[in-house]
Amino acid sequence: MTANMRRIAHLDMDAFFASVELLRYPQLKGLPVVIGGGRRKPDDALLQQYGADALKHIPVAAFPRLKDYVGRGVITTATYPARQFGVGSAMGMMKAARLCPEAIVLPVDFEEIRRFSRAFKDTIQEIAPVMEDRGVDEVYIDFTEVPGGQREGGRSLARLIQRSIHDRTGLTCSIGVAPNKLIAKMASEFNKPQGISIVYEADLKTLIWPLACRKINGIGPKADAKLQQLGIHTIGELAACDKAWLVEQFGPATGAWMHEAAWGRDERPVVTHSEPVSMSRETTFERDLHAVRDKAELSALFTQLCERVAEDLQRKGYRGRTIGIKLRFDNFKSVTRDLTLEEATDHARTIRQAAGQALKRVPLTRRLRLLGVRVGSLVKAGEEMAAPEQADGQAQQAPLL
DNA sequence: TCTGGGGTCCTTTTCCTT
DNA sequence: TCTGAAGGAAAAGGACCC
Repeated sequence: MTANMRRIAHLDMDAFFASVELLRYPQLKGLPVVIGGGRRKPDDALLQQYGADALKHIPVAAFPRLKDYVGRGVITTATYPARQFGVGSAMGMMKAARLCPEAIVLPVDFEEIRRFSRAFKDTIQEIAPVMEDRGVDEVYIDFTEVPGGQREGGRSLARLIQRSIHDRTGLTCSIGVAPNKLIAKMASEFNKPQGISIVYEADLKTLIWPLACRKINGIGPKADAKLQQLGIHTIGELAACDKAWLVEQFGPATGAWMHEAAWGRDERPVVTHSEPVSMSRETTFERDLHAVRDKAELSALFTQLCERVAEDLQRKGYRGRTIGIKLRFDNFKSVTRDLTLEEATDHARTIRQAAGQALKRVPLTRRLRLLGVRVGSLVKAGEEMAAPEQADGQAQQAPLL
């Protein structure tokens, strides 16, 4: 009996947020719809007017249009018809409105999204238990030891999962199966929507090397721009680079990693459980606020953010020692300040006090567009006794001088 | 015309201590 | 008392992802 070939799948829900909305409003199928904005309550006016059962009979003309949208915000997802206009994720609402003024705008309904997210993940785990959560609409799955996971390189198991998710939720997804997470992630994009792509180690040169470097998960706009400038456009060109030279250009960690990635090498395991490192809350104001003139409003919002982080910590059972703030000014420049407490906390007042200290270290000359509060160095509540030992050791050494 | 919110991870800078 | 090297921890910034 030979050892199983390592087979890792990446599954990505197709236009997740928009698809969930289309289940509720089937009359919008085929129309350009964007999800985002998020400041409005989900369709309160429509619900009142037509009632929950009648949602699918709301006339298309009754839905709000992008051209009428006011306020700050970006688009979370766009349906495929909307994408034809060049509208896409992370695009500002104002820009999108110019590209496709007649697109229908719906706010995100997070509760509904989480419900569907749980449903599709439960479905997967009933079939293949080794699953890594990568956000609301994405997971990695280890097919290696799953019965049938080797058949057709993973295609038949991928088909089963696709069908099961569709039966349970009415939603479609795309799956890539490959020797590792890096390649699987790229493969899941090959045939969107509703695609299955199988990639073997031997396919590296034909299927992966012709792709743009930007397709590697971890090469973002900055790294890509630098690569372009160096005359490197495809993954194949990246693979042809000398590793030592890449290290010179990008530093030891990134340079070496890029070289490995270009050669399709990635040994990272599928991680089924992880502990959170930090929790934060932040908010962008409706209008930019002035530190002095809007002091009362700012202070109230600041306290609210601390309370919400404290609630999150308590609800999830964590405490943290590092308290941080984040400010974004009207020119979009951001700064952070943080400080570390003696003891981990989950109290709003303690957090507010520490965050207030941190805030004092920032000169507030410009107007603010965003304020955030973060708690890091988390420990499970009740397990935070380990930390003081180190602090003690340091403190005792100091007086020797 | 601008550009959300919640995260992780890495690099660089700064500070403290020996 | 000053100086410099070296190493660690904390702080700050930034890239990236969903």
